Amino acid sequence: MDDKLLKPYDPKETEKRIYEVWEKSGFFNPDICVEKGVTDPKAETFTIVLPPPNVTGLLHLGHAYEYSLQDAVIRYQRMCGKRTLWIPGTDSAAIATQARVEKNIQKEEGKNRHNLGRQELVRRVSDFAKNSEKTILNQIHRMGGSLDWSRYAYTLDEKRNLAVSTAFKRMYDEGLIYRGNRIVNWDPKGQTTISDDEIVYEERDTKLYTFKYSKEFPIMVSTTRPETKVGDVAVAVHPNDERYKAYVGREYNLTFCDVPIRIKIIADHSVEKEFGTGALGVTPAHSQIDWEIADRHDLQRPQVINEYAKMIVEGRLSGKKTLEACEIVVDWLKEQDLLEKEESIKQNVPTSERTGAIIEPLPKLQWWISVNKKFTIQHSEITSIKSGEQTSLKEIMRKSVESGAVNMPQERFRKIYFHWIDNLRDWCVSRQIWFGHRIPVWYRSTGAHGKSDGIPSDSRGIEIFCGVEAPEGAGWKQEEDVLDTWFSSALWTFSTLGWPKKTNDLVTFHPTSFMSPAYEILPLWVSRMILMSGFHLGQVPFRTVMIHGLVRDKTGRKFSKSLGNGINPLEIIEKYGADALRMGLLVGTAIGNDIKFDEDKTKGYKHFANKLWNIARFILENTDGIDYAQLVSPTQKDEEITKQLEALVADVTNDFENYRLYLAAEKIYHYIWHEVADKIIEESKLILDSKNAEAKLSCQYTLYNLLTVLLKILHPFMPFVTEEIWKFLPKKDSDLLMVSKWPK
RNA sequence: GGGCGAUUAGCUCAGGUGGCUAGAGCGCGUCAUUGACAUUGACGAGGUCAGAGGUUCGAGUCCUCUAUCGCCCACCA
Repeated sequence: MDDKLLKPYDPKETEKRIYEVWEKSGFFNPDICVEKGVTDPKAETFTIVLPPPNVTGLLHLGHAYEYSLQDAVIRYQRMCGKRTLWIPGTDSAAIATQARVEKNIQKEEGKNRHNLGRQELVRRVSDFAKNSEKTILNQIHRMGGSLDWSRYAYTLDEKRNLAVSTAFKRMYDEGLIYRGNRIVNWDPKGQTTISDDEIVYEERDTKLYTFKYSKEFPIMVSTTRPETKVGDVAVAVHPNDERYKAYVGREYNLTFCDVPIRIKIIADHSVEKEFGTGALGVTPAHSQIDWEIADRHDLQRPQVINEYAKMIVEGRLSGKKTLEACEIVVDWLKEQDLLEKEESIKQNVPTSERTGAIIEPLPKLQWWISVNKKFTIQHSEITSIKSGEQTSLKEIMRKSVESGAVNMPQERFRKIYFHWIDNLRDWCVSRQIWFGHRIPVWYRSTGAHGKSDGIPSDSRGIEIFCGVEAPEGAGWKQEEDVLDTWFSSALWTFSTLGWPKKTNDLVTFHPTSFMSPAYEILPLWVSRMILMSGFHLGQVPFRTVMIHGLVRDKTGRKFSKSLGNGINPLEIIEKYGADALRMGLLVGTAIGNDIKFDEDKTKGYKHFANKLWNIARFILENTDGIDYAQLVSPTQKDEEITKQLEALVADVTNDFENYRLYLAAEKIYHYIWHEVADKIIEESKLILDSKNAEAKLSCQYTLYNLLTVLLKILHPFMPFVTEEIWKFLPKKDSDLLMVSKWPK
């Protein structure tokens, strides 16, 4: 009997050491498993690609939960004999990381990014990212993640860069990526475009003004932003609105607050008769909906507000900030006796998630991915999409899930997914920041260098080149913008496997098997992986996706920096051990629901680790030196125990196959504590002390078998303590528990 | 405006295809204790499963409606 077993279990002393043993064994890498003969070379594969955490700081308990879940699945599959690969990685998170570093620099040095210049800023952000990466990787190690570190990937490393440029070029060549002047969400503080998903709406009190453009104008309109009205080109009414029918088609030239404008009265179905006056002042350049109306009616789109949220018109508004301009316009309306009504209303104001600035919709020349454009898919393995068929990116996203090619078992998330797809507009992928993948496009003006063959040019006489490498020849300038961080994230399941090269890994491990992201990023990420994988490989990115919930604090609040309620998983691991943390997060938390983190619960599982430790001590003490080669006929009672155990294994296996880990973990826990410890071991004491040699031997065999099986089925949840106990077993089917065979 | 989820013991939550005499952990009460385990054991109290209707031999579970709380999407000019 090892002395170590005589003391209480100490996770602190054990966990780091065990992790090193695992890493050294090489068994996190499926190739080595095959090489060393623990896995059949022809075995089925099972792949998970880690949702890469942002290198913006520390991991929190949400990550800990996500990784516990995935590690349990991976460990189970590995023990079942599959060729199991879990790929680690991190995400540069372009905008989030840059914003973070810019804020620090502003605070500490009082400088902004333009003071530093592009090169210096990118260097600073990269340094920060490197640092953060180190911390994060250490955290993942401590949680026990059985990831193949030899395949580690970072969204901004060389291989992923190649993947990004290649993906961009292929989509550009297919006409699915285009450059277009369209209305975008402009963040005047961050000086960049942001996506719809990066907007948060805040309810604020505001005023709704009802007015006429001029004395002779026949219709009143309402607005919360009078200053934008100098950009109006039309008034839209509902086609069936009897009040205004007579005016439709008329045009008026007038001067509004010193600005000459021309207003046409048009009929459009998007206007609600019941709202306000039933007439809508159309400002195409500064409102998404108005932009679309302008599309339908072929209207002008004069821009009146610039990137700094200042007015760019002549007269009294010239150069004024929008807020100031608003007051000036209202004063002018009053002066001219054009203001009919002024009422207080609540309004949802769009603000930037990162900077808090009010979003200014502006027309900008940006890069877009067309989600509706038809193209011919050369090669498709996706159910319900045939090779050579006409399809669109949106259709790929919809059909992949609809057909079950991507299995999304949770009905409620399927609904959310489809709803999102149906309302999807073209995806703006360019960002006016510096940290990230620079768009692989170069420009030069045709005037200076004449026309080159085969290179398209736009209407303003500028040649455009898109390619993985910079073009030959002089005078080319690369696009300043970088890509939306989700562009590279969307390639993640295959860029991590070496694409665009046709690597062995890509052929062997893609499509991946399982993905388990938080519901927050279902549209943001899951759908876009399906899009990219579908277009570039004709495959789905993963076979099953299980959406999980958020970990919240004890009172149900989200963890956030501003609330200061964040918990570093390492703190919890220090106190209770990684095994306990994993159980505390997994047990009894139905997948998809939010979790309130309870430290007491975790403490309970630290006790449980010790309980198991003591059970092992008892069994090993009482089975010391027995001959396992001997044939034993079990007593009826022991037969029953074995049967019960087999039933548990079958039950737990079934739960694993259906990703009901929270049930499996709880069942094992309950069985070990309240059956094995409280009943089986208590009752065995009499037999072990008795003179009945046969019954005693049967009991010893049964207890020993019980221990080995329980260690195995608990291992995916509590890998450290089980592996440590395994070390002390005299007879086992494998030196390391992590690659032992899952019991039947 | 549209959608989703939650509502089960004092607290935090499970409850796979309807079979439940409704469970767990923590907390609480009584007792035990040099025993593998003082990180322990035994026993116990505590619930009209949010409410109302319906389907069914049978409903915590399926359907309809209502209430309260939470979240998401859209953005109304």
